[in-house]
Amino acid sequence: MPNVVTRFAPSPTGFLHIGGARTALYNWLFARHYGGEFLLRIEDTDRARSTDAAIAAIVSGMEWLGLTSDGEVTSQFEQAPRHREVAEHLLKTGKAYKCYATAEETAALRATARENGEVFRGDMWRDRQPDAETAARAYAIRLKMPRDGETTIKDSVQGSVTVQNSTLDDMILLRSDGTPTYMLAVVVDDHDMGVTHIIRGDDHLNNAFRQYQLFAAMGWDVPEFAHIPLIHGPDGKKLSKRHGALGVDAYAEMGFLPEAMRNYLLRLGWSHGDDEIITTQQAIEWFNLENIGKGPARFDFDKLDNLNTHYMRQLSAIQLLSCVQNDLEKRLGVPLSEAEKNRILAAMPSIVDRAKRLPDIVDGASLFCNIRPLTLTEKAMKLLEGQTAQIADVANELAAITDWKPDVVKAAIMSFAQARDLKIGKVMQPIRAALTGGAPSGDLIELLDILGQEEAIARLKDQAIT
RNA sequence: GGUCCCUUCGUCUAGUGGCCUAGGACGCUGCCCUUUCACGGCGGAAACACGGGUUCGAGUCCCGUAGGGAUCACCA
Repeated sequence: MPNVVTRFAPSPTGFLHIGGARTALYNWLFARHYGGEFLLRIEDTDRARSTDAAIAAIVSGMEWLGLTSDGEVTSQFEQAPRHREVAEHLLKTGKAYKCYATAEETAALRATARENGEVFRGDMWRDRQPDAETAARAYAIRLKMPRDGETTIKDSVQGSVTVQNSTLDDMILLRSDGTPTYMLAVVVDDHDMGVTHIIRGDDHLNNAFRQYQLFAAMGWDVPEFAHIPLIHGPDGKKLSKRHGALGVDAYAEMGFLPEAMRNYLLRLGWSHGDDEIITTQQAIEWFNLENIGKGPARFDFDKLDNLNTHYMRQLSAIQLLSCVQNDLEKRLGVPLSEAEKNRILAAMPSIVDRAKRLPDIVDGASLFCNIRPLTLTEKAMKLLEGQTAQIADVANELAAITDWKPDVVKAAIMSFAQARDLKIGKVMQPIRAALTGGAPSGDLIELLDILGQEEAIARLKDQAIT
């Protein structure tokens, strides 16, 4: 396939939501697969609703996901003169015409058309000449849609879809204030930017027919379309702001790794046989439009969590620490000491083993910081009930150790239990409770070892006193 | 309401007329491992929306029904 060009064209009216992120990912993957270009165009023709904050959120969201665009980020608004030029050209060649209808007039006609179950085509000025008075009024420019025949678009996802031309309206190209509409702008920009494949949300499928006719009116090649189904919420309802639609930044904050998000989004609505864990390299190699599902898919946090645990375990202790260091220090209120860092690094394998999201790692790592006195969970309190004397004895026993090594510590605890004829669990559980306060943790001997003699005994004594 | 699209376990999906007694993954669940919590290992329950065709044979093709979705702006 020769020079593939794809684009992601969000309107900057809010954050980069999950559906947009997936659309961007698919465009990016498709372009990378063919060694083509992936462009980012901001559709900011609606001046009232577009904000710089939204643009920044979109760009940073894509950055987080690792979806780098080629070339400059373009603004659709800045192309307005060119859009106008195309509208004027269409007017000159008779492919478009001036419409003098007022907003009220149009709305009324639309309402009655719908009441009667008829198609509203907005064509009240299609074959009418204005008198001198109306000719002086502001006018919009509408495309003269073909009335006969049908339009078929060959969609890579939806297949071949046909619509009767009689159901297409004479859409407005240029508003009466002279600004271009989205319908005009997308088509002109996609053509000017050399876009070969338009991969976008299903919600644009109906627009595709109208845009097709605009391409045709200009005599331009029509790009290939691929309309991907929308993502729904866990309840099957459309993902809207009321329904818990979140920006990708929110997922970052929840502690998901971008690679997990990418893998999840990729598999949500696309498949490659039974493959679940797919590296970005493989994704680029395997991605195609044919294997995109046609039905809307539901968002599922459990599966995202599962992928996230997988990708977290792929990271080294050092990488994981750097992922959580900021949050951890924020919680502690002080920077991490070298000793604390080393303890966390040593404990990381067992910390990541019981973590689903980054905050779980913060929890696990904080155990290895100087956080005395610990606050106990209810369960830990129960385990320590009436054990203060025993804990004190254990603390003394351990304090006597001169060579703090796992084997030695273990032997000390074993003999402590034996001497008192206690089951090993009866000794270890209270110790664990005193050391962790009840937080999930791994092997107890390892915990003692990493904590170090001083800190471990201090924590035990904290519980022995009360 | 008009137009268009979709329909396999709870969820994401494999499946392109015989390999399907429908496979995988997440979740759920039983057992094992075990000093907590996890991890891990081995099992289990769980789906072709419904009704008609076509065919020797249908999850796979056709029609209808039901359900879901998208869209119908001088928004994008």
